[in-house]
Amino acid sequence: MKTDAVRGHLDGLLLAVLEPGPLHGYAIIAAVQNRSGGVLELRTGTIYPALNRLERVGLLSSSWESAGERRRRCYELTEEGRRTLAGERTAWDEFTTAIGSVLNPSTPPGLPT
Amino acid sequence: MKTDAVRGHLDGLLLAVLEPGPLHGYAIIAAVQNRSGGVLELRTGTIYPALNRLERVGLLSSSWESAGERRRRCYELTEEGRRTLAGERTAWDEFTTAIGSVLNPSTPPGLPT
DNA sequence: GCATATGTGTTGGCTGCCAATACATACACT
DNA sequence: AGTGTATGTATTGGCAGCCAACACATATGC
Repeated sequence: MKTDAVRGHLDGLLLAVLEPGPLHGYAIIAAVQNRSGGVLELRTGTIYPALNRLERVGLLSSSWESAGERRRRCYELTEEGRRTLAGERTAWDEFTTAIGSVLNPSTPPGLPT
Repeated sequence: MKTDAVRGHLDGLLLAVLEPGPLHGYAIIAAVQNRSGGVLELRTGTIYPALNRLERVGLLSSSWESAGERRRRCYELTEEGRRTLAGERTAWDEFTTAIGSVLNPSTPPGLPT
């Protein structure tokens, strides 16, 4: 996977992995990697600024937690975040349909062969 | 469709619309727009530099044509370009699979409910 | 002691698409 | 003759946004 691959789709990825429940930054990286089959490897320089931005605009909320002696910042979806996630999924479908139909023009249904 | 949407996938789009036969720049814009259902509207500032680059690296070849008194620069795929197009399609599939599986995690087949 | 894993965070830079701009020819209409 | 619109090629500057590199801290194993 070429670098810069997630450009323009990062917000959707972050919101999506937080849908099942709150996660902290490090776990978010792991979750994206797992759910993508190991293909998507986000860096901290990618997600931390993004998480801050998403919280600032009200799509996420965060809280500090202590696991043993370790501090973690846990992010979770707000209601607004859930709505935005739905919109991101729609946008993704439109995007893939548009690019896909240029890249692989479908044979019009009903044509022979 | 948000601006900057095709970032990272432009080369594939250009190669794909040239697959059926040679086209000139203006027609390429129209072809992408048509095949995407009107969604993708590329600008000249987007495609001309890209076409030049693709020719420079040997994926396209170009020739001036005269339609009536008008001059047009027609681009066509090279053999290398066709091979690259196949690669772009594979990369596109991997990309959409990766992002898609994060955005919409599939219930693993065979699991009860 | 040193490496490795876990954990949060910042900064600079680069890639690459786009908006704006410029210019030319052809044709229709007034 | 002038104006508008469609067709056609091309360049330049800007900037959004992701990433590499870096910095720092705690815990555990060898």
